[in-house]
Parts: sequence; structure tokens; C-alpha cells
Amino acid sequence: MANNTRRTQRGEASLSRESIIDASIGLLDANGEAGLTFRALSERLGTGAGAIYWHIANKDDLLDAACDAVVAQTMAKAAGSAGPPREAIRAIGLGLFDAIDAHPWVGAQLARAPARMPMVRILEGIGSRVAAMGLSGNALWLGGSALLHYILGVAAQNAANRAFAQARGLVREDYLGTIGAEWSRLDPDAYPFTRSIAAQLCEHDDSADFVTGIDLILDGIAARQAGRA
Amino acid sequence: MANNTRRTQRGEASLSRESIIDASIGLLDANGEAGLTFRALSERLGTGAGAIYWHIANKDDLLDAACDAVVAQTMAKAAGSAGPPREAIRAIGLGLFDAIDAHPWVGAQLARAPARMPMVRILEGIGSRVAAMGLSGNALWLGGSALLHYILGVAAQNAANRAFAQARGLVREDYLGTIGAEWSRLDPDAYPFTRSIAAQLCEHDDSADFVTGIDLILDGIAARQAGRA
DNA sequence: ACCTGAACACCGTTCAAGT
DNA sequence: ACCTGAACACCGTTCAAGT
Repeated sequence: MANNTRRTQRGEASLSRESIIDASIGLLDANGEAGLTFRALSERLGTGAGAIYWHIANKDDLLDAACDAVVAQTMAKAAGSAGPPREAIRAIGLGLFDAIDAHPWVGAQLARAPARMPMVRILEGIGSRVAAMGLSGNALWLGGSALLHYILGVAAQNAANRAFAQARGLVREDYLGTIGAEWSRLDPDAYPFTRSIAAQLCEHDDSADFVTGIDLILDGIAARQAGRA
Repeated sequence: MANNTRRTQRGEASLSRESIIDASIGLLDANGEAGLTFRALSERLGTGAGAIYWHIANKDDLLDAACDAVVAQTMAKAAGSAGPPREAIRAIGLGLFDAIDAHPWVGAQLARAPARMPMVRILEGIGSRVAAMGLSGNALWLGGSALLHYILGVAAQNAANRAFAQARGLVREDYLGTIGAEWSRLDPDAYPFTRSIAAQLCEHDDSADFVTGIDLILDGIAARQAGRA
């Protein structure tokens, strides 16, 4: 409502790419990906639907720009925390984890737009730290891309979980409880493992588990380094 | 054209959930996710759009069922190859990699539908092998979910790459060449790492790198096991 | 140069009506 | 029980017309 004011008000900047992206982020945060439409956006900006196309190419461009705005800010914050490479990589991972917690649609967009700017920012932050660990050549490539893919995988899954829960109006506990109950009803002969971990589903700490996964990969990288030395 | 025949022909089974899923897979393979619409599907099946809703709940259900059909077949094949757990996990990973190569939309769907049947099949295949490596309790949970998230991350990224190239009619070399050229034009001060690996982008072997990532995580798991023993 | 807003070509989904 | 197909309520995008 408060944001619904006309931009013809005094002091109000005219329609710009930046203001469009800001409004898009607001809509995405409030109502998920379904909340971002050109009609809702033009209403919020107090303009016509077609005016937006003067500043952005299409909806893909808009989603990518919104995602990049969030990722750029997250990476700038994580890059500020100096320290040993391993700590820096953990900080980047946690920063992205929190960002996706606050903006679930970012995780979905990262999975959809490969090799675009948001991913490059993450790749640069991680890769430069892996290089600082003393890796180079093919080992550097392999270590960096394994970490990147793991982080993007968690990001996408977390985003999907959040979006699913949000669309059905469930809180985390209810959502995980529902999944756990479904898993418990699986055929014991075909799915013994999944049934056995159904109970753990509600108790685990997403964020801590995520960092442990990063540590596992870093341990694997270190083991190869030691073996080669 | 050949599939456009009416199902009132003699011997033709009546409309069923299975035939709808088969036709959906055909449309998805041919034209990507944009190719699956209820109009295209009903035309291909020689029926009305509304008839499909008698057999499936909605488009989400349809996409999930199509994804599950592909994943179920892939996992059944990978599960057949016995051997040490590490080999079995590699086989599952490679099987999924090939399946997503053939059906890029499967990777996108895996990223979107968390904790549904397709993911459970993968989780069961991997988790049971990690358990066979001697892990249990929290270590089992952490190892299994790290591997799962890594595999899903690669799956989603590969799917996005393929979909992007397919939508623009590019072959792999052209696509990677375009990305590499973009990366080479990045600001040298802000993106030294990404620029340094731009050249490697065209030469690397997706599939081999993917398996190496699995090995890195397995090495990390083994290192923790050794440290604890 | 920038904006308007009606119009276009689509979607997924529903539902009264048929068999 | 299963199918038809028109209708509904949306989309993203375009474009002649305005300022």
C-alpha cells in the first residue's frame, strides 16, 4: 500500500532499471515467484506494463537482475571477512544459505541461469580461495567446481523446500513432519535406508549440515593434496 | 504425425495415466519444458484437454510423474550393477548424468520437487551404499546428504546448460565458447580467478569432472572415518 | 527519449454437458 | 466412469499512439 504511491510525487525519481529491480525483489519476497508479474509490477510502480520493457529486456532478464542484486550484496559482505581460505569458503556458503533463506526464489534462479553473473560471483569467491589453498591447474578446477556445484545444489533444494512450504502455508516443522511421515510409509523392502532416516529429518540443522558438507569436500581436497606432496 | 492417430482405433488402449506420461516425456524431449502444454498433449493423444484431468491432478503432478518414470528406470539399471559401495555410487551418479543428458528437463524438475519420489529413489540408492561403507548415525546422514546435494546440484546445472543451448540452437562447443569469451571480458581486478579458468571451460569433460567430485566427497568421508577409528 | 494501455497469442484449469 | 470442448481467468509481450 505504502509503496503504491505514484512516481509523479515530488522528489520521486523517474522509472529506472534499479527501481524496477527493487520492486521485483519486494514482490518475489512477499509472494514467491508467482508474485512477480508485469501487471503486479506495473501497478506497484504506478506505471503501464509496457513502460517496463523500455528498461529491461524481458522477464528472464528481470529475474536474473533481481537474483544478481541479492547475490552481489551477499558476496560483497562475505568477501569482507578475511581469514584463512577455509574460513572464507565457509563464510561464503553460510552467507548464501542465509540469503536464500530470506529470498527462496534466489535459489531457484541460480539453478536456472547457468554461467550468468550471479554464478560467476560465487565461482570467483570460492575459486580464488581454493587457489589460495595452494591448488592449481586441473586440481584447482576440480575442487572449485565440486564446491560450487554442492553449494548450488543445496541452494536449489532449500529454495524448493521453502517455496513448497510457503505455497501450502506450512511452517518448517509441519513440512518436515509431513515428509517424514510419508517416508515412514514407504515399502520396507524397497526403501530401508530412507525409512531409517525419516525420524532424523525433523531434528537436523540444515545450516550446520550444509557447512559439514563443505568441510567434507575440503577434507577430500586436502587428502589429495597430501597424497600428491 | 504417426502418434497423432485417434485412440479409437482397434487394439488401441484407452487413455490412461501411463499413456499420458509417455506422451509428456516425448513432448519434453522434443521441445523442452516449453513443449509440454495441455493443448499439445491433448492433440498428441487425440483427446480433449479436460480429459487429461481425469487421470492426473495438474501440471505439477504430470511433470513429477514424467520425471519419476525416467529416474525410476535409471535407478533400476544402476542398482543392478553390484560391486563395492564406492563403485555403486559412481554408477548411480553416471547413470543420472546420462539420463539428464538425454532428458534435460529431468534435472530442472529434480531441483523443483524436493523430497518427492524421484529424489527418494536417488537418496535410497546412495544412502544404502554409504551405510554399506560402515557409516551410521549422524555421519551416515551427513555423508548421504552431501552426496545427494552434490549430485542434484550438478544435475540442475547440467540441465540448465542444456536447456539454454537448446533454446538458442547452439551446440556444446558454441555454448561454452560464448561463455568463455564473456568470462575473458570480465574486469581483471574483480574477477582474476574466473578469467584464469575461462580457457579451460571448453576443454573439460563434464562427466569425468562430475565423478571426480563424487570421489572428493567419498575421500572426505573416508578421511573422517579413519580419523575416528 | 520515455511512457501509455489496449490488444495479441498464448497458458492451466474448470465444468456443464454428453456417452 | 470417462470424455468433450467451450469458457474463464490469467500470463508475457508488442506496438501504435501519445508526451
